Amino acid sequence: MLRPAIAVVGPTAAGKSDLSLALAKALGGEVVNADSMQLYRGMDIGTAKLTLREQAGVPHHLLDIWPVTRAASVSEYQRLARAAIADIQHRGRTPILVGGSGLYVRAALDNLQFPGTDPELRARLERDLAELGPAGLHARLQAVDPAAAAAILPSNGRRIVRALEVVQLTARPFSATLPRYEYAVPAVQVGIELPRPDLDRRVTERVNRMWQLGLVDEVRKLVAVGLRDGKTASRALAYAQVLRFLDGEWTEAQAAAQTILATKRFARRQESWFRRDPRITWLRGDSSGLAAQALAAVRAR
RNA sequence: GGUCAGGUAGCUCAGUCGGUAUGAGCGUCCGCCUGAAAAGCGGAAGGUCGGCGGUUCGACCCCGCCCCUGACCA
Repeated sequence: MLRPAIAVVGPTAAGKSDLSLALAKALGGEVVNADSMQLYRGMDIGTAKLTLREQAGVPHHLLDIWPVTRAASVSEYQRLARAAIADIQHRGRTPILVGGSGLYVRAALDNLQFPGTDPELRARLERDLAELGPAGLHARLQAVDPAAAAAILPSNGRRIVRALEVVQLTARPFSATLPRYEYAVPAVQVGIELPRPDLDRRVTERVNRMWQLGLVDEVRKLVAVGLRDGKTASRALAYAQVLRFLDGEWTEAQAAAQTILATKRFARRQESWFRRDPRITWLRGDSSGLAAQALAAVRAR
């Protein structure tokens, strides 16, 4: 019988990686990355990716699989993550999904089905967006898919474009609300939480450490292999800010300060994303028995 | 000690020719999120307008004194 998957979720810098290693060792597990930016090759320091050494012999999957020039795709990730999870399970081991990208976690575990995409159609719609503005496109959406239009704010150009793309591609309405929380892949989710001030301190420390470890050099190397052309990677936290420093728009100190700010903001968004999921068992990240508590939560299932 | 500038939301600052502050950006809090998601979008809370007096029907805005900050002069 296959072992259910375990997921370790929560905001950035809360200690997900450490907990995942402890769980992997205790359960004979293998880690599957659910961090959208750690998918990218060469984005190491700025994503706080574990080094091979830090992985301590625990197999890790879905790290370094995409070049920075490639735009991310949740759908593609879903395929890969499910395959990795199934493979681990069939080898009699426990998959441990770890990451702070909420949509990616749900794509891996839940009943999400992504309608297709069409680069040309997308490009055309994006041109229209630039021309007409989000409100203009929203009016169009209103005509072809009133339900989606009602659920998507007229100011959110990005979602309007995707909704129109799906409607035109599939001739069916775009479901603009997330589906129920239903596992497609049986799983137990453990969330790590910390009081805001503590989390903020950890974020600050982490970002400062990134700079000490040579983040700026890492970004320079990635620029050489096309980081600026990467639709997703160039917008990653820390990377985007360092690029602005390299462009002379910000001083290095400003870039660091902005990275800290943006990362805190991101952590809030992660919290509000994961908070909604009633299936998550929340554990305090600063309790000494965190790993033991997590194991207990997992075994209770 | 003197002159000038300034003291308005947690921060940086608009503004009011006297009529209950449409305040802005950032921060904070909250929410949304189906192929870029470390992205994208929205909502809310927050001010006795430095203090005390005075003028006025009415003062954040005018007058006086005081306190604080900065620059300059001695």
